[in-house]
Amino acid sequence: MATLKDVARLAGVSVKTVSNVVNGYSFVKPDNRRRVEEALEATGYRPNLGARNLRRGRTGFIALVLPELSIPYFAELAGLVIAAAQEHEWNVLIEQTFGTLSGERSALASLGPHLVDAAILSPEALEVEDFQLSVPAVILGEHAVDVPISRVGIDNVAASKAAVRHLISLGRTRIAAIGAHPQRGTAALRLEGYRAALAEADLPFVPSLVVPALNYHRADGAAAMKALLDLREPPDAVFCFNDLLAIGAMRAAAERFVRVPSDLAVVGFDNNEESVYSSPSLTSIAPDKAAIARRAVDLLHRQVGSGPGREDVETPFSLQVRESTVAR
Amino acid sequence: MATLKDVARLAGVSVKTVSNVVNGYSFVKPDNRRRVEEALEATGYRPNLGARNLRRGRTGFIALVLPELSIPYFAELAGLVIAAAQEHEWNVLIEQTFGTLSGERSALASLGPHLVDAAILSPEALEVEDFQLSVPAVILGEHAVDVPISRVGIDNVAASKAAVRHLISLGRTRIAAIGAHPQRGTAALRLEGYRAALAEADLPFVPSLVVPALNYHRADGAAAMKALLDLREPPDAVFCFNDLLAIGAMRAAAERFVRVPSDLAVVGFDNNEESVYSSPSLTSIAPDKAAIARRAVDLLHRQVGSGPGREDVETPFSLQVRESTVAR
DNA sequence: ATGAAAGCGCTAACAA
DNA sequence: TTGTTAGCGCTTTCAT
Repeated sequence: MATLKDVARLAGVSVKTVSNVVNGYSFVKPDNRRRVEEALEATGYRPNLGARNLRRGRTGFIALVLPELSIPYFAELAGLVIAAAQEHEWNVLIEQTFGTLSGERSALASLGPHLVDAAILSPEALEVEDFQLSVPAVILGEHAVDVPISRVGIDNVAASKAAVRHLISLGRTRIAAIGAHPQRGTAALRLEGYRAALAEADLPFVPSLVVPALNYHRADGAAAMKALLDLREPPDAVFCFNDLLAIGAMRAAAERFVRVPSDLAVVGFDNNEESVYSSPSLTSIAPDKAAIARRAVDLLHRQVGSGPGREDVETPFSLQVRESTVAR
Repeated sequence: MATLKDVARLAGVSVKTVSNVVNGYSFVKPDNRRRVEEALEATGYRPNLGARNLRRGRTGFIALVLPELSIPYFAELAGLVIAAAQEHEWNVLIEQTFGTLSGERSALASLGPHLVDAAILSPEALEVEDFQLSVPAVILGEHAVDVPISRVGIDNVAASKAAVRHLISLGRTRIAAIGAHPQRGTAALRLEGYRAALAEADLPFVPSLVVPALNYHRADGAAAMKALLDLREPPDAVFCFNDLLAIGAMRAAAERFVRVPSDLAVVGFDNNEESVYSSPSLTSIAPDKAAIARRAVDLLHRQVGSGPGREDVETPFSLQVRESTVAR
């Protein structure tokens, strides 16, 4: 692999001149510039990023810390973050935590300033004392504990309220919720929105209709739904805290011959691509994922260099109404 | 951030000794070791990976080049590759190509030996002359053109044959195929398996029952299925070259009130998690993705240092029979 | 406008 | 066993 020195020797100039050309600096004598460019071409020179970054004191990477890529929401988000990072010449390093405290801690621990310039976090279990980051960071979605770190995401309370209001507008009165979780900040907020919408419509809050979920996978949604259907008075609607839970819930309903939406209306959260093609298709809260990714990366880019500084960005969402609440 | 020198000064030893301790080399006098370890602890020293790798001539990264993370198969695979890479102290850099030739070319171009130690590729459009890689690489799945690069994947012909044989064993005789593609190597092989299974059962090969798909998204499967249902003699079964196409096909069938599996049996390929929870659940070829990820990473690890060398690894697969072919 | 040389933090010869 | 030192490839003063 050709180095700057090789190119310099071939062009008959100093490394400085070559470096100037490569980086588009200052004025290089046209004659030298031409010679250098020819040498660059001839050697197929490619800068050694490691060396450059060592010198510049930056790494050229940002970390994206998330539970798992096999969860569609995070996979879609990761794709968008990679695209957004590219615009700032950043490469993205993905770390999976599997939503465990130890996984999240070890991901954070590996985030030395030597490895990444900044980090995007989707924590689920971290505690306040864990947030001693050595690089600028931004949290996606809310977190249970209040930490002095920037945040990008939608208004979870408002979004959940919109989802439940929609169910109420359909005339449903026994509306269940799946996905309560003691640790997760977003779960608490979504529950809050759920309760607010019920209160607003003078519907009673029935604790037995709120089912917790330790994980937010399809299997958890199915299990929760089965429990709800076993109730003496089963719900006529259910608000699931993510689409995966909703997909699982619909599956469980189908297995019990409960019809969606006539017997049971279902709303999800995340608007996964999968939900557009399920049968029935799933009504869901659709956060603007592209906006989340772009704003998070931009925010980080601004923060690198200018020090920490907390900033909260609210991104838009919409309610996508589909067959799981309104038959076609 | 503390450097080796800082630690050395604090411990009253040379950087070499500290380096030795950090890297677990040779014998360090117990007394010194203790002092160094205390200093390490006190300073919170973390090695600068960039500098270390610059010196060692490696980068600590491998690239994973794939079409897009929003495709569940690649998202699941990426998660497994990240996990496997961790065992070799590799970080994974994901590059999305969106399946285009230009996207794949620019991804390869950015793969200087300075950036990554090796690469895992899932190419779809690359041509033979593009494979002038400067680092060890392995291709996941087959590729249309024959290149001297290692390969890890299942036997696509055998897998497709198994899928179609299953449909034949159900008594289906007009079996369609969705996903033919002029460029993709895997598409050609899956088509080959499809034809072989038909021939084996003395079923005619009907060209109009083979529908191409430019992309392998759900929408493409739906469009293809609609075309098939418009045929004068529609199929009684369909083999889709991936699960996404199959999900789209089932959706299109449902919209036309065609019942799965009674009117139409459907088989997919990839065994996405999504397919277990769809209604009806989807019969699918299940490649052992964890094995693919692990073998690919291991192979690369062996190849780094020992030079190129081509090696083909065949990983196992199975057929998961579900409701889309056998009603419960 | 260009060259010489220092140095980013680390590892590895080579000495001691 | 430990210290000294060169150098990985690059950028950047500081001269010229």
